[in-house]
Amino acid sequence: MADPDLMDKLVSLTKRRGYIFQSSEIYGGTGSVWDYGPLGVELKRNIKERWWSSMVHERDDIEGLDAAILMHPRVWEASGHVEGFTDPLVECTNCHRRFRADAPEVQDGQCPVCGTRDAFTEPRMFNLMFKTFMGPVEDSSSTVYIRPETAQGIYVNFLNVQGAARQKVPFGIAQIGKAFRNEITPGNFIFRTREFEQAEMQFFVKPGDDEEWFERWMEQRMEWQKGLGIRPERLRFHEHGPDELAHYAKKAYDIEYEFPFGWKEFEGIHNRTDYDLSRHEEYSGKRLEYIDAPSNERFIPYVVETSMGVDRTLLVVLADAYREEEVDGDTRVVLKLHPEIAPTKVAVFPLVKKEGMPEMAQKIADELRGEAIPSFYDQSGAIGRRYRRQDEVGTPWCVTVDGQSVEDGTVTIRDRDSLDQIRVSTDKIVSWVRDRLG
RNA sequence: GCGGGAGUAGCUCAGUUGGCUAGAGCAUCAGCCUUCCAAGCUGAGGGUCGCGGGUUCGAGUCCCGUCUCCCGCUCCA
Repeated sequence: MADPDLMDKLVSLTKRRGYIFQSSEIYGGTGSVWDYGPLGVELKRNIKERWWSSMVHERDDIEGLDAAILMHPRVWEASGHVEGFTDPLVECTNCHRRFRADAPEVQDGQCPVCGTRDAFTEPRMFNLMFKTFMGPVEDSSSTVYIRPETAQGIYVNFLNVQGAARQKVPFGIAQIGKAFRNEITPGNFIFRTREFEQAEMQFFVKPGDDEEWFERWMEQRMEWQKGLGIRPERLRFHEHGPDELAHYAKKAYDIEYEFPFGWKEFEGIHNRTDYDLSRHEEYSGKRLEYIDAPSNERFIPYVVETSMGVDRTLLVVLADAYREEEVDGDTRVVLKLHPEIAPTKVAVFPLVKKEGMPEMAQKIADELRGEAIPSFYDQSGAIGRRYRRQDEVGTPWCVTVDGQSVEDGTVTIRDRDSLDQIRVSTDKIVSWVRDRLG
């Protein structure tokens, strides 16, 4: 790996500059939960809005949905989570390894690793789903789960959305929302957390068309990720082998990024077949068939799912954007964020604090904000220092007002990546920026 | 949850065998200097040393508990 300390540097930078804070820090922190600060929330929103636009606004065959986090408990029986998310585990008191209580060696009483006999603890249940209570009485009959994935909210609304939006198969439903899992081993900063956000799209197709659509969505998702400006050589597909496939999946590809801690997935494309809809039909007793209009053909659609970890994508974007570069013998830290997702688009500076420069720069910053272009004014410190501050948070452009500006109404725009400076008339700044934001 | 390591300022750390009002660099703020790529000058703010208890004349330093983070392990739908 290029820089094994990169994660530490990211944790430090993102805290110092207001991207990411540990949750409840003043109380000692809460395990593996993170808060997004002023810049972090902007970056995250920009990623989500870009995704939503490409999925929902730019297509006529995908509808949006925002389903509730709390659902009927039977949903999670149908989905397989109640069964599959609960593992009885025992631990060998000699070598401290953990094993499934139903493994054959464990049943025989011998530890598969160190060979010690009869040294297991009592089985303990590990449930990866958070539970809470619906209603004021803490009674087992009112136990509900906090969703461990967002997909089920889409499946149970499949016919609602299809009918209301008058969609025909093939079509998709997109949703962005939080999910919660009691991970045994969270870690790597925001990579694996117990509360996380998913952006996923379930695409319903006629059985038989699923493989073709799977290929299309694989390609579409990889292109989209590259469109975030991520270096292509750090992206790859990983196909799940037979032993890796989830219980619902016929085929699964991960999009992986080469993190400082290795190649890891941050988005999955899954062929979930008709598993989920069939199970909900079975458990709810309601027909979830789709009836094709002219032919009157009935079938339960197959589902091709694209499921992106929003927090993981944000980590990919930050890790990929982080650079340390030599500039005139000094090192600068720069986040080379794609301008469209950068939290601040433009920083405006007076070259020095006199001769009307601060007033003019303030006015330009106000104008940009008036155009809903997130902008930042700074007059503190030498000009070079202010450039470096903006480099560190990934601001693509800095506008500097100098003596000439006051006289002829032109300013310089400095580019974060090339360090080029060009002279632009003040009344052209907004259109200049807009042209580059796409 | 188990084993190991670690928690001192926003960040990175120093704090001698327990002993002055707990320090440094960077960062931040105010002012000065700067007419385009930071680390010049002056000054300021900021820490109940993760939290709680104990031993002691005295605890950042020793003991116990607890929380959090890091590395392994188990699990990752």
